[in-house]
Amino acid sequence: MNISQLAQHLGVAVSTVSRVLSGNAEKYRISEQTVKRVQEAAKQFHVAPDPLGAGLRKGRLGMIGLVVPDITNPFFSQLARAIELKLRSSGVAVQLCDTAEDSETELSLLGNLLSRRLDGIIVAPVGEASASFRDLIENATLPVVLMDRLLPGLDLPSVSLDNRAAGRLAARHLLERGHRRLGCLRGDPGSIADQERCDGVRQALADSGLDPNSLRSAGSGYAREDSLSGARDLLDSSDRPSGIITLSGQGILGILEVARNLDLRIPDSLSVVAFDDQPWSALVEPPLTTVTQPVEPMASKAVELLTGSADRRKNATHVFEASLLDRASVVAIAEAD
Amino acid sequence: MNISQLAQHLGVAVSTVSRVLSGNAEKYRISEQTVKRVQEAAKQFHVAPDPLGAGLRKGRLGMIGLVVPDITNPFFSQLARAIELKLRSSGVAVQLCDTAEDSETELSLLGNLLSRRLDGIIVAPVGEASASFRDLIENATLPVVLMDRLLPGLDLPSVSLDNRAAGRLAARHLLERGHRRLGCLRGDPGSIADQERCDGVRQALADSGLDPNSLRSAGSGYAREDSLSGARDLLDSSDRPSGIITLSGQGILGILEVARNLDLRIPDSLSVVAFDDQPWSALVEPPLTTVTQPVEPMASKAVELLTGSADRRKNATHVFEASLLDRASVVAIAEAD
DNA sequence: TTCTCTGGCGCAAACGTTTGTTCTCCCGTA
DNA sequence: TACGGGAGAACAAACGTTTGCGCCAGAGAA
Repeated sequence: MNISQLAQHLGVAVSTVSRVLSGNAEKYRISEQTVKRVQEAAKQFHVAPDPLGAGLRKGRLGMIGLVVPDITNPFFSQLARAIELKLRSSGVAVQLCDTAEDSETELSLLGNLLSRRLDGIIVAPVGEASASFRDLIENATLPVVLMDRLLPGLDLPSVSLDNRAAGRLAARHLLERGHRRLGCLRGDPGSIADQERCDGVRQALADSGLDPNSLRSAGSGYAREDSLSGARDLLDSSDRPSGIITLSGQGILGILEVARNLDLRIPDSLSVVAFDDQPWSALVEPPLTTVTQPVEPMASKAVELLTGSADRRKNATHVFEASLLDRASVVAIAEAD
Repeated sequence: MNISQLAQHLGVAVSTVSRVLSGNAEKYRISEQTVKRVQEAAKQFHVAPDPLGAGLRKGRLGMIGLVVPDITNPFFSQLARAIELKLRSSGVAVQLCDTAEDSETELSLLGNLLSRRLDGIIVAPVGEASASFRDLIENATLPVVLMDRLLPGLDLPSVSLDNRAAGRLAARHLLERGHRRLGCLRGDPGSIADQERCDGVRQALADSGLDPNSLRSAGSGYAREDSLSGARDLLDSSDRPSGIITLSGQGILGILEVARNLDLRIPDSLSVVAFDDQPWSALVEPPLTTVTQPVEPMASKAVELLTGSADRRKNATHVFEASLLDRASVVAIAEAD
């Protein structure tokens, strides 16, 4: 049963039902009596305006697209959850798109989303922005908000972390505890976020009077194998760093596995700072000292930017600050030099 | 630019463009020349049929609803990922709905989804099926597939685990290693899945000639606090079980945290079998012996059931078998009695 | 009585497709 | 010459809303 059938049943015009059900009764001066009659009938027969028809007419569907590289990553699933929750209260649905960290998939997915009549798109890009990606995004006729991994030169509203500061934060934590040989397990060295975090680490080194180029780094990719081979590069060598920073949330898994294989005890033989707090981070042995992002506020800001409740100037980049959870995976060592 | 504008631009009828773009050119005998012309123009101007218009006309939107209790739970996020991937290849999008383990939210969400013109719904229910939930589901005019937690008496296609066998599997693993005092940390004691797993454990006890009622159980809920208080109930007592089974994926977090607080070493002072393998399960100390579900096959079957590529008899319940990953959180103990 | 408001509601167009039906050529055949 | 037929494409209805505008009745004013 749709609203026109309901209208027929009640002997009123479709427009009347529509106005009542969409809450515009007053605006169109529908009498209280009619309003009541329509509402009751609607409840009785479970009638609600079909979003398809409404969307067609109004030009928007009441739905946004959420594009993430990996919904399995706790950071993104938390983000997704918060975003969905926030949007639901405004009657907006969320279409989930998992690009599996693959830029081609991302591209075709985005193309699809843009041709649909969505109200907007929140996208956490895979990494490097190809020319075609840029093209697509820049010519989009619907609002797009970038998340997590920004794209250089793209003037879009976005929320992100102060990645440089986050990298510095992690590095300083190690440096202050006497570590001199630092290593980074990177996620995607092609992505801006990763580069900035790395830069932050280097800057911390420089601030401490050390050579920024002494930073050892490895890893390229978020998959398990990537983390493993990166971790091996870092750990399985004679001049192994004394302190490791994993620049991506997944990285820590590689470090833990390789450290175990090499019989490296954390934190005694190896100090580690992880990225992105996870439910189990505090529960392993040792509890992981972790740089964490304010997920909920970031989600809120993203939907604000999208729905326009925030100021919509171009280049409205909202930067959040990471914080460090000081747990037990970092140990102070005597300065060797 | 939509297809009618494109048609105008090309000097052909809208219908022609529509037929070409939806791949029905042959069926309607459009000349090769016209087909080529339309396709090229469509590519050039980034024109694709608007799903809204198409959906309205065809009566379906090319989208399904996915309702999960908590997308943050790795089990569900893996499921979501697999489902989305599988459906994408058929051009079907996924609308994500996180009920936050709340049945009221679930109900209203489901009401919403059912009134939309979706092609179907995959739902992992929160737990107990209220009367209104039943009502809603049974009168649904679109295909619904149940997942993970079935609902007694609801004759719907569904995929699930052989929960009883899974419980037995876990219990037997402990019993065979000499454990006599078993404990269960339950998820939602109101849900069928949880009850069946528990029953499986009891049955294993009976099979071993032990009193099924000797099973200690605690816990109600998936939130951190729930797991914690349940774990405390179980562990903070004089006749603490020697072997614990966490019946939900989240439960293990509670056990780990409380065990740590109580200075209980796993597995020396406490053996643990966890549910649902997670990326970090093998990387903690000790690596967790875990009962795991075949997530991908379950996801595949769910979309098959929904899209009708599987047989669509009522009551097509597909049951999968859990398997046990034998790692190191269970230790053999001397039989005390 | 006639005119003017105004409260209350219906009319109809428009949104962008899809698809059954119809129309127009043009060619071959009788 | 007339006609049948088939290939190719156009026509138009329908999907379910929303919304600007217009209509009508009754009340108050002139």
